[in-house]
Amino acid sequence: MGSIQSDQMTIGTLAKRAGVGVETIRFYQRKGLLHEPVRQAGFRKYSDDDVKRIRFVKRVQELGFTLKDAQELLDLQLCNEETCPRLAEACKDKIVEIEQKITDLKQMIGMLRKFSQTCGNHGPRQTQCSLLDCFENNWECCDTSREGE
Amino acid sequence: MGSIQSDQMTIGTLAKRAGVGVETIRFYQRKGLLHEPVRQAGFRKYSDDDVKRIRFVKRVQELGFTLKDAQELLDLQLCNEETCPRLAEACKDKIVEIEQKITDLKQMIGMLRKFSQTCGNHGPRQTQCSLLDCFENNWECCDTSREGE
DNA sequence: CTTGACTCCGTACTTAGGTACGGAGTGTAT
DNA sequence: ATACACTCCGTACCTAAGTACGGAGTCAAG
Repeated sequence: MGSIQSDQMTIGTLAKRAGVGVETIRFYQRKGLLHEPVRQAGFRKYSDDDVKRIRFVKRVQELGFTLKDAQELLDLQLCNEETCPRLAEACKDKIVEIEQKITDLKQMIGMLRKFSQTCGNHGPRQTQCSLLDCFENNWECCDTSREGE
Repeated sequence: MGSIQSDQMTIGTLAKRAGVGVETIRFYQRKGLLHEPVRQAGFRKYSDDDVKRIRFVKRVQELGFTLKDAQELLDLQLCNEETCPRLAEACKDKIVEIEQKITDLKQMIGMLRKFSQTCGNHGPRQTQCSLLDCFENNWECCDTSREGE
């Protein structure tokens, strides 16, 4: 059957599978996001787990978090006797943080929606809505009932 | 009413009112986020509007957008005959983008919540949940025998 | 055994988003 | 009118997150 485990790949293969550059992997290693890999005649040998790890990091990053955040999240896996309660706490903090972000983003959507309606409908006319005023008013803006000025 | 318009302030006052450093304001100006201010004996004179502008930028940034994004949003105010339809379109794109972000963040919260429960409850025990596996499974993770959501 | 692809390493460069420096001019309170 | 704070400007520096370079070693095929 499969003589070679697909579980052993070089840095180039890992890069391709994870969708990043080779240099990025070296960089992540320096940063501690990837643990020191096994070496074979000096060449780094990686496993499928590393593919997951990198993809996870990239996803987390897309969501607006830093590499440091990503690392913290990865560290949650190291949950053990000592760290567990502290990590559970950190987890909850992260949740609150994200929830706040969602609330803010929703407000922003509301504002943009109203804005694009006004903007799109009025056509040639200057819109009556100032984004800055919206913002000052806690994103509540563009009262749509002022069509005929 | 007021004899002196509070509408005229120096860069230092603006910085204080907007909660940023003086250098940041100069930087924003270079980047075009703030228009060239009126000068009085070489000194920049700013208005209340600039305070709003900067606070807006900082807020938008907190939500995970770049200065370039912030500028685009500020540009929406320049809505006129020519740009209006295009901007309304850009607005809608931004909405879709943000909605996707919210969806992702919600999934992440779900995952973190499960994780912190497992982690917190098990105490000494290693959690059964791997963040990486969660991720691979579209954030659906941990004991699937969950209480209905 | 040679060739070409791949890898090694350290170092330097890049972009975004600021911060800090330093010598000069200006405005104001005493 | 003399401190002293504030502002001017350009330049240099900083962190984050990579990206590129270049000379060397290694591996696999022909």
